[in-house]
Amino acid sequence: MDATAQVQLLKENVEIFLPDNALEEKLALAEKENRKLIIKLGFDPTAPDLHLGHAVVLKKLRQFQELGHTIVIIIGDFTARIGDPTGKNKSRPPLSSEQVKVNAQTYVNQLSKILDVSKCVIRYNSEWLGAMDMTAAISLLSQVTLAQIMQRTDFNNRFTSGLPISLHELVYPLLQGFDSSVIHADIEMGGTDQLFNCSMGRQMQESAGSTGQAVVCMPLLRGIDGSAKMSKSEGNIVGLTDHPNEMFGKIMSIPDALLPEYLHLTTDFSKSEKQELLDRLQQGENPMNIKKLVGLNVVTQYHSTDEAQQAQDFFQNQFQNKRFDEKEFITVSLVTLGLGISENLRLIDLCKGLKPEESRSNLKKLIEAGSVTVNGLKVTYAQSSLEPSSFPVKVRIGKRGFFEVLS
RNA sequence: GGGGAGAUUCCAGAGUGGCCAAAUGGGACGGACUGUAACUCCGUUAGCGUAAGCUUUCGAAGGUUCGAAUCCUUCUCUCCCCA
Repeated sequence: MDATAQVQLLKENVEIFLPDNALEEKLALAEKENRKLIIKLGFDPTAPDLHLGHAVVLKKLRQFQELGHTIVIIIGDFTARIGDPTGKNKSRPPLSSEQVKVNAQTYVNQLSKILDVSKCVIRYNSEWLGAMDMTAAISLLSQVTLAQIMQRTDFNNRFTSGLPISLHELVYPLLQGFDSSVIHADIEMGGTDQLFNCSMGRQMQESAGSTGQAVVCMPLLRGIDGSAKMSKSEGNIVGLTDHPNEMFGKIMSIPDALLPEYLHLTTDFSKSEKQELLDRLQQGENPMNIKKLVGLNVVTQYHSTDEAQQAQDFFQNQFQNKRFDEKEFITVSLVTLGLGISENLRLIDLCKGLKPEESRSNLKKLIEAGSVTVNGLKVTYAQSSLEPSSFPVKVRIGKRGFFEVLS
């Protein structure tokens, strides 16, 4: 691939380059010094569940990796004790070192779905941050002013709206920046929400007398509910390890308005394929069709073509087909639910057995609201009893709970 | 260090002795409609009980009272102003 083609590929979907011609500059540098670039990606081991939002960044990293550049993953085990304040207004509980190890391992496993982990360098930042003494720490702190730190939107918002900001949170960007300095990063990747932290790294490197890293930020993928950002705490994620059926279903449930964004950021389609699908949307084709194609594509990336196809079939049968009998049910027996078959097994008790995580009060409300059907018929009285002779019985609870109960 | 304000159910935010499991809005969930989209409408939103009702909940711990989210004491945390 020639240089221009490389740049074009690497620029696709990127939202922010800092400085503007960062990429060209760094690539030229690599060429001149006859070496590959060091690309940094930081990871906070408090939240090891990767989702499609992370994948946007990881896919870009893969492109760099495929061009031979070195990916350095920083496991922020030290900084996890502080907690990245990005978008947060509450402090997080500290993690034990065992928990950090477990999380790091899960994280790396998930990374391998996208990156060739064997070619990545993995470093823990406690290695240098933990060893730092007070003199070095103070000297680090002296490199940045309060006004600079307060430029960060998040701190600014919290400050102006009277919310607490602890001092240790202010230090977080510096430590993350110091990481860049230690590993001599050429480029730091992240979502646009990491812009501040990443540019701090650039500054730290420069004040340490070396060349500052370039910052490459990918757009933030919005959550499946259409809210600003996909994040676990919002409960709007598509996890990379989600079951194919679930993954497909989640894609189908995104608002139509999000479809172009998902098409661009989450799929593997080529530029021309993407354009073709966008054209079809524009021409008024039912967005559902395009959404299915996106769903198929995404599930294929993280599972397989077959599983993606099966997921689509499942979806069509389970949710689009109106015939109750033809749906798939999870088979359970009364015995495994710990329920004996008796003269008067009440519906509420059966539901509690099937959905133990729901409270009885809540299940009762669901039944009364008409969300429970027995053999396809709504039953709205929680105390209804089920005759022993009526088993096996098919019970649906809410949109997604399909059970066939054997006696 | 001194002075002031505040902490309410998932979130925001009312409530200043009984009518408070706590207004209202948001979110979430469920129902109708549908393409598990959007829009719209309706319902639910502490737990347990078939029910009457009972239990726990308004930063924490004590106290006053027949009765406390509301009053008092101590404590914890936060914000603002002055130094």
